[in-house]
Amino acid sequence: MTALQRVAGRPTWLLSRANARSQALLADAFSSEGLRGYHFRLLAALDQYGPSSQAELGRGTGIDRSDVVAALNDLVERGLARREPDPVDGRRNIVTITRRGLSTLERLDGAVDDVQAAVLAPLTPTERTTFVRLLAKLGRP
Amino acid sequence: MTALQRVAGRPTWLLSRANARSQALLADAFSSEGLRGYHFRLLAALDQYGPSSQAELGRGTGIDRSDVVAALNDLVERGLARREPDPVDGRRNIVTITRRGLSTLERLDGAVDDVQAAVLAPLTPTERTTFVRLLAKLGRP
DNA sequence: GGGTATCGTTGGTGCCCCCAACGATACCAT
DNA sequence: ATGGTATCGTTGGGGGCACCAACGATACCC
Repeated sequence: MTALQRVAGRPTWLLSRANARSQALLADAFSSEGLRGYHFRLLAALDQYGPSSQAELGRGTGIDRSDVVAALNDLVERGLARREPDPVDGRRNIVTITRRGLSTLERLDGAVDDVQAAVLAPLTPTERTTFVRLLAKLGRP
Repeated sequence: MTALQRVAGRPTWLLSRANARSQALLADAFSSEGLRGYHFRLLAALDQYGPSSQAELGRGTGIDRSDVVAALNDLVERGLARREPDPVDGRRNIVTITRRGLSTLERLDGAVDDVQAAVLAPLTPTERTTFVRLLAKLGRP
């Protein structure tokens, strides 16, 4: 049975296949800590921006406010982040990464690095540079 | 607010962004016929392979058998495909694309072509060739 | 014939993304 | 000061793609 001619070679299909592989490897890496992509992004944002409101986290990570709530519930439950009411703004919470969250983030960081290497493994070093450069031009229409 | 350093520039992230854009454009194209990616793949398989069993369609498209059932229900309901019991094998159905299905597929074909162009638009012609060549090396580890 | 494999189907899960609405609170202009 | 507007956290819902387990029914092979 031949491959689907209308689909197989098209850029959009290749993109979805490559991304599927990439996402599978990432999911593996995150699941080693019992987490998912949203959690990693939130921890990264908390580390980079410092204590933030949930709305800020949503904007900083591109995750919808409502999904931030759920993912944050997990992080707090696991002791990777703290959530406190903002004393000067009754609408906001102040979310802070904990020591455990920080060390988890650092472990994931290494794993995520490994995934980058694994994803690009089929390419030569030169090709990798070229590929990433071109790829970067695509996401932002 | 700066971009997420731990995420923004990484190949896996660029890949997911580019793919998200690609999938959004595809979804737009398919929704013009009230369909989704699964429907297009199934119609393409029915056209290319001729009348097939659902299991064959699943293998030919990479769609899980259970998901084939659901998507096929839609296609049959819309008159784009026919589903009949196989007279020589009581386990199987024989699925056939209809005339309407064929013309829908041809319309979608053009729309999907346009999407390819739109996705690659940020690249020069030379870059497009290079990009697709490298991309093709990634999906198959 | 009896064990094994395949088929269609049902039902469920997970991840990512998106949207609408709500009460509560803050902000700003009059 | 007060009223209108905007933001915040939260709840609840949906969609698309992908995957898995189980089932009864049927076919196949030794």
